[in-house]
Amino acid sequence: MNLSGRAIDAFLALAETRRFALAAKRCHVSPSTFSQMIGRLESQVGARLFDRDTRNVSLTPEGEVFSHGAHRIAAEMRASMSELRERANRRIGRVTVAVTPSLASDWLPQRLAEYQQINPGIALRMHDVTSGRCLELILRGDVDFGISAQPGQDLEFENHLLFMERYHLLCRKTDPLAKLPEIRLRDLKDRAFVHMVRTGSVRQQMMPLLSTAQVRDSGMEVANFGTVGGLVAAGFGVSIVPEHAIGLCLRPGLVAIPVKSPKAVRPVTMIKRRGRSLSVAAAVLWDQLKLSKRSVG
Amino acid sequence: MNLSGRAIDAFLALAETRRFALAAKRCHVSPSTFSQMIGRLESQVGARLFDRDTRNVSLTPEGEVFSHGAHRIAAEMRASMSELRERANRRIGRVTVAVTPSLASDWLPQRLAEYQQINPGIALRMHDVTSGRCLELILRGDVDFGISAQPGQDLEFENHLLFMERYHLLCRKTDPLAKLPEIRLRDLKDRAFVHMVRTGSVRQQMMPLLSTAQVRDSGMEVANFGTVGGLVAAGFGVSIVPEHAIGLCLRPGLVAIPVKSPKAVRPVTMIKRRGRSLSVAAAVLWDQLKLSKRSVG
DNA sequence: GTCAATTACGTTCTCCGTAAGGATG
DNA sequence: CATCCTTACGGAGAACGTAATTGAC
Repeated sequence: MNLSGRAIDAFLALAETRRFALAAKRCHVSPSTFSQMIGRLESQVGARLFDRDTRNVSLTPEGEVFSHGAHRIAAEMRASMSELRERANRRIGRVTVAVTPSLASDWLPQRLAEYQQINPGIALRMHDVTSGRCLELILRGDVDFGISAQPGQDLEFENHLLFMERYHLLCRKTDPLAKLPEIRLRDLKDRAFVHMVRTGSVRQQMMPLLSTAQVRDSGMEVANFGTVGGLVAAGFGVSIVPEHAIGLCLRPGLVAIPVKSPKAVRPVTMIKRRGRSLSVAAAVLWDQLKLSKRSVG
Repeated sequence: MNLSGRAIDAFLALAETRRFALAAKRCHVSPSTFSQMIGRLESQVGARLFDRDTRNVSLTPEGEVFSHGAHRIAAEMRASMSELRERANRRIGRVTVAVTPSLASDWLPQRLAEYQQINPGIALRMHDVTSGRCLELILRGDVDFGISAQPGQDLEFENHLLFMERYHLLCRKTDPLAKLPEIRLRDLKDRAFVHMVRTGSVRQQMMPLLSTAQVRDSGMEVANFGTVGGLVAAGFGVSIVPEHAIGLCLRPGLVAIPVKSPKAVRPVTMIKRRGRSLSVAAAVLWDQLKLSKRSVG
C-alpha cells in the first residue's frame, strides 16, 4: 500500500473530467502514461476504480467510495504543504521567547514591534522570567529561544552575546552619591543594600563584587525591580540594577548612576538549545536581534 | 509536490522512534535508504524536518507542524484502503435494487433474507416500482440493479432472464371459470375486465392478447394489485395477474387459475446498466439470484 | 574506539514517452 | 475512418543496498 500524491491527483482528474486524454493533459503526462498511472493505482488499491471503454469513463461503485477518501487525502496534502510554505514565508507562525524582566520591559518591546510590523502574521509571545527559568523553558522547548544575562552551558546551549549592559547604582537624590557622575564599587562600603533574590542573575553576578565592596545588608531581598525602587525610595538603602531595569525602578526622588567597573557589566545573551534548529519565524527574529544589538551597545 | 505513502510512513516512524536505524527496520529498508528517503522528503516539502547528528534525532519546528498533517494523511490513506478492503470482503456496503411490486412482495424477500444472513454487514434497500421507473432508477444510478418483467434496450442495459412467470386469471369462486384447471384467453370473451394502469408492464404485455380475446372493459384501471383484488372481489370483473402477484390480490372468495397460453408468460429479468460494473456486494447478490432462479422455475 | 547517520557508487527497477494495437461509433 | 484508451518497448531516472566516510561521545 503506497499511494502517491500524483496517483491521487490523477484519480481525481479522471473522476472529474471522465476523459483520459483530458485528465492526462491536466496532469502534464502523456495519455499512455496516464492510463498506466490509473492502472497502477487500481492494482495498488486492489479494485477497479473506473468503468471504461474507448468511449465512456465512469466511476465504479468502489471508485465512488475511493473518491471521498481521495479528496480528503489530497486536501490534507495541500493543507500540509501550504501551511509549511506559509510558515516558510512567515505568513503565519508563532514565536515565543523567554526574557529577563529588565529587557522584557525596556529593550525588547521596541524590537518586537519592528518584527511584528514586518511580519504581521506571526503571533508573538513573551515570557518574562528569571535567568534560571529561562534556560529551563529553552530546554523544555516551551520557548523558541531566550534572552538573559546568564548564558547556558555550551554543551546544551548555544549562546550569542548581544551586548554588555552596565550596572547602575540606584539611590535617592538626597544621597551624597547622587552628585557623582559615576560610581565606583568601593564607594558603597558600609552602605545598606537592597538585594535581589538569590535566584536572579543580578544577585548571582554582583554577589562577589558586593562582598568585596563590603556593603551592608539591608535585610531586604526581593524579586522585582519595582520593589527595589520602592525600598530604595523608602530609605532602606541603595541598590544596583542593570541599565535596562532602571525604568522599572526609577521614581521621583531617585537617580541612577552608572557604575564604573569593568566587572559591573552583564552579558545580554540570546540563548537557544544546541542542535535544535529554530523555526523560520524564530530564526528571523533571532537574526534581527543579532543585527540590532548595535543600536544599544 | 508529490508525497508518497512510503515517505509519510518513514517520517512518522522516525518521528516516533527518533532513531534512523530503528525506523529503517520498521519500514523494511536499509539505514542508508531510509536516510535518503528522509532527505528526499525534506527536499520535497522544502524544509528540514529533523534536527539530527549522529547521536540525537528530533523534530524541527517545521517537522512538528508537518507531523500533524502527516498523521492525518496517513490516517486518511489507511481509512480509504481499509474501507475498500472491507467492501471487497462484503463486511460493509449497501445494495439497492428496484423491483416490480409482485416480486418485491412474493419472491425477492426470501432471497434477500438469505443474502442478509450470509452478509450481515451489507445494508439492503429495495424500491418497489413500476417497470418503467425501474429502468429510470437504473439509468440514473439510484439503484445497483433492477428486477422487472420489462427488459431494457440492449444498448443501454444488460438483461439477464431469471425465469418465465405465468399469468393467472383472478376471479370469484362463484365464477363459472373458477372450476376450470386452466384458462384459455378466449374463455374471457365479453367478460368485464379490471385493468392495471397503462404504465405497468402487465398492461403493456397483456394489451394485445386481451384485445384479441375481446374482453370487455370494466372501466377500472388501477395501479396496485391489492386494488385489483378488491375490485374483482366486489364483482367489477376478472383480471389477469402475474403468478407472484397472486398473494397481493387473493382474498377469501377469490381464486387464481393459470392461463394456458405460450404468450401469457412474462420474463422476470435482472437488469443493470450496460458498461457499469456492480459493486462487489451487488455483484454477489446478482450472482446469488442468478443461481436461485431454478428454485421457482 | 565505537556507534550512528550519511555519502559514494553500482545495480535494479520503476516510470515515462513514442509508437503500434484494438475497440467503438 | 476517426477517436480514444491500451499495450509494447526502449531509455532515462529514481530508489535501493553494500561499503566507505564522517561525526559524536
